[in-house]
Amino acid sequence: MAEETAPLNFIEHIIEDDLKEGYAKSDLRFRFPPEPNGYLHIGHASAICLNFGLGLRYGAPVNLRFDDTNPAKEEQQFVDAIKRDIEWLGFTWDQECFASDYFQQLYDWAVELIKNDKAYVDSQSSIAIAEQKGTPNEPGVESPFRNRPIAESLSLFEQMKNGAVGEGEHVLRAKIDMTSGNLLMRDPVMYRVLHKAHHRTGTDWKIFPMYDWTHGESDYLEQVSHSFCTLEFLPHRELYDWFLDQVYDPSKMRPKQREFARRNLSHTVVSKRKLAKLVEDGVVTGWDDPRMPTISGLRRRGYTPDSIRNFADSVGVGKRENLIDVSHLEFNVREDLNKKADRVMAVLDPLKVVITNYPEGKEEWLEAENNPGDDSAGNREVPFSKEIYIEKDDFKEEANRKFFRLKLDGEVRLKNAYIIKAEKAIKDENGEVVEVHCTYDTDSKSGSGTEASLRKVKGTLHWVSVSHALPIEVRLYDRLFTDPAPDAHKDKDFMEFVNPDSLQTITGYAEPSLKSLKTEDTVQFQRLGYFTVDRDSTSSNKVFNRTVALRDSWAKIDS
RNA sequence: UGGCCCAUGGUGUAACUGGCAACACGUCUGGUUUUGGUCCAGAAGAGUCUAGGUUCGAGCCCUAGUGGGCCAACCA
Repeated sequence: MAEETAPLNFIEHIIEDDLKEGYAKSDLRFRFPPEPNGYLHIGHASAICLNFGLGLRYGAPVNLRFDDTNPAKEEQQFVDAIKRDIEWLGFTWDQECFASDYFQQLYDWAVELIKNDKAYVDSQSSIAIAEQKGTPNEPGVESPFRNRPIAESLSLFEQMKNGAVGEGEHVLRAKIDMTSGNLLMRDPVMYRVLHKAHHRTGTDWKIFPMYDWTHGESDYLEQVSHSFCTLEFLPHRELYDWFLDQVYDPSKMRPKQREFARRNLSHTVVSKRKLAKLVEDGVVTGWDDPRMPTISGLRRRGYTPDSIRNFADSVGVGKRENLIDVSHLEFNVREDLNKKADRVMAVLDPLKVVITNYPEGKEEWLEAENNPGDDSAGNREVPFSKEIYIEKDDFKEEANRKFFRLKLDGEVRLKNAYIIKAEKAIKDENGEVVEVHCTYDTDSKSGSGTEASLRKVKGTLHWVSVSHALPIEVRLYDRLFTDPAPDAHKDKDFMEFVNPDSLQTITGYAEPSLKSLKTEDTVQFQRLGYFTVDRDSTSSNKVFNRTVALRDSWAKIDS
């Protein structure tokens, strides 16, 4: 019977309603239509997950269509990067399409429109056209060329196409209604002349169709059933439908545009212009800097495809303004990595501990579980010896009861190893503790069955053997912006909110097993967070990006 | 000062054609734990922007107001 189904979002309701009203499931087709003018970012990821998610849910094909109608901005390298990023997210598209594939069809249709007196060539400057457009409150005025003979428009349009016309001299406009309350309906430009090489059509075309004249017709040509876009395109819907009216064959599927609210992430900017500024000003090292909200940046940071997809799904879609706190994203990253990442030990702020009753020169290789939640992850061995490093803040000469870590005269377990007791703190001339002398309980070895004779210790510390330690470079990242909505301030520039401490590079020590990790491998450094091997690593110098810190509830105890 | 869209706990979304406001994150508490993470159990937190109206009954419908967003690129 009726199984328990997850509640539908409003986009799914639209589709369900259409299904009830006669759409066949086999009629469904969606599309993701990026313009290849930059790198995909977390905002695109939402749209990708939405469209491809619908495809998965309804068993419908999803096209990847490049909206490449502006040769001034678009490049092949972006086409390649976009494809790589979508694939990395784990989605498979049906057809790979380009708006530029439809240039001829679009042109033929445009000629039809001129013949039907639905379009005309305007020979005014863009400034004049803009002035005649009117305002939301005042109607526009008609162009003096609006009623020029059809034959004249036809011939001019052909000259535009043939390259006989310079940029800006003429445009093709749809003949709709200069008094419409919707500014977009006031004789919108359909074609402009651009003498620039297009990354796919080269110099074949000198005229390029505008977005509105391209998008709906592309949807129609591909027989896309539902064309989902963000809310700012809502006023375009009327035009989308008008253009479709001009070419629509009732025996075919008629696509519909529907709009959803774009999802904004706190402490993040996403506009291409602003991201470019961060790169240009050297705030970040590039488009794939681990602090960037680009897909490539997130990947390098160590975010997994699953975490991004789960995030997008769990956040849902709506129609209202929103600002999603990054903690939602970080939750999804931790949730995924918690299952997948092996637990290993590293010390980032070392304090030397000498175990005075441990034999000089002795070493033991102790068994360690890779992932306590996943038996299949197996075990490994970590070396133990007389001198080890622990975190500096894991030792205090004296501390209150809430401090579960090492203090003088107190006991603590070394993860995977023995229980030790702090006997003496060695200080330098400034009174700074530089070394701690401890004794260990020989009967407390992990997994030996003789643990502690049932003696419980509250704390467990991670550690690294000094003589076996692998030096590592670690990059700790914080939010790039100090303000939740850096670009929402009318009086301030978003650059004023750049967090000067968004990157901290430190060196530390890790257990030797990490030597074999490869780029993009992620591990959990016990208590410190999830860390991913950066592609900057060399064989002698491992570099880790902190993907995300652990949820930590004891930080306040320290202060 | 025109038109259109939107308004539900701190955040993001639910609530099928009106029927005791749900889920996730976050927060807090307790338990387990060889890390205070994970896991488990539980709690607090909105009466749905405001004012009217329709109705036995309104977050859902109507009206007005308030607040926010979008719209005047030969960008997408």
